[in-house]
Amino acid sequence: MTTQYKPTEKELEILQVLWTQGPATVRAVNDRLGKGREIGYTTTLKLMQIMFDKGLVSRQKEGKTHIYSAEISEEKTQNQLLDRLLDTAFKGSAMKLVMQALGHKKPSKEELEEIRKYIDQLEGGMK
Amino acid sequence: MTTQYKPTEKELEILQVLWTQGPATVRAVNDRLGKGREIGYTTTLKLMQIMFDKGLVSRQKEGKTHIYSAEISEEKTQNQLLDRLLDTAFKGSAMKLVMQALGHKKPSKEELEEIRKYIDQLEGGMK
DNA sequence: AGGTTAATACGAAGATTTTCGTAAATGATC
DNA sequence: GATCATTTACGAAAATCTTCGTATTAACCT
Repeated sequence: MTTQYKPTEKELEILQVLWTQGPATVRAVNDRLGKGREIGYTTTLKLMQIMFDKGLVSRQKEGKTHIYSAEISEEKTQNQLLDRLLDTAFKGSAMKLVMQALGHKKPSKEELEEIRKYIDQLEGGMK
Repeated sequence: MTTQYKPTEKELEILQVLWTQGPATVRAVNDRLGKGREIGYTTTLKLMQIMFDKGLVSRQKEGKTHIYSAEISEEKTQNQLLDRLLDTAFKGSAMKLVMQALGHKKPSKEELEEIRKYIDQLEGGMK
């Protein structure tokens, strides 16, 4: 397992778009990003070029434009950021993090039920 | 609820020390930080001065030194970072985050039990 | 009081991340 | 093939974060 690169804030935003939309052009990504605050086209372009150099995304020429695809998986990245948050802010206590997430975000009864099932499953596999 | 300031990486490390040790001098914090890699005293000093300017910590003169205390609570900060992670990486799905944390970090049976109890409690309060 | 030691204040360099302007390249259109 | 619109490439400024060197200040000790 290679030591994975840690995306910056903006890089993560771009990855989000690519994960949800699938492969996309710079133009498409930029449009999607600009929902909150406007951001220059060349800014997004530059970011995506850097991400390409870093191997975070791949790209494929289509006519005169490039189609970019995420090269790191959403789940892996989530896990990595989770680990990071755990280390830096929760002193490694996954339980504390889970409890705070549950308490703070108020999941629905159905969601709680699903989590309960998941816990059952985890316990089942450990006795 | 005030829009809370987002601590940087190093600031968070310093807050960690203050949260676990309680109020401390720059020297003490720096010693504690230097467990992994050495870091210059004046570096830590500068960071803590900046944090003071930002209101992240308070300080009190004791002889010729300053005693610094965390001014933002550990729990609030954790929650804020959690929210942030949720938004930026988990698209707001607290459940997904919880499930990944549980699956990935392999809590003990006792911890799972505790979480289960907590879920019971949450469900109890919502019917 | 003078000298020593340790802390603070200040400024600035270095590193990283984010932003964008300008120029060059590439297709599309007439 | 000249023009136009859009994209890419490149470089560099702006912003933020991290680091530390140097000077100043403050207590302490003979």
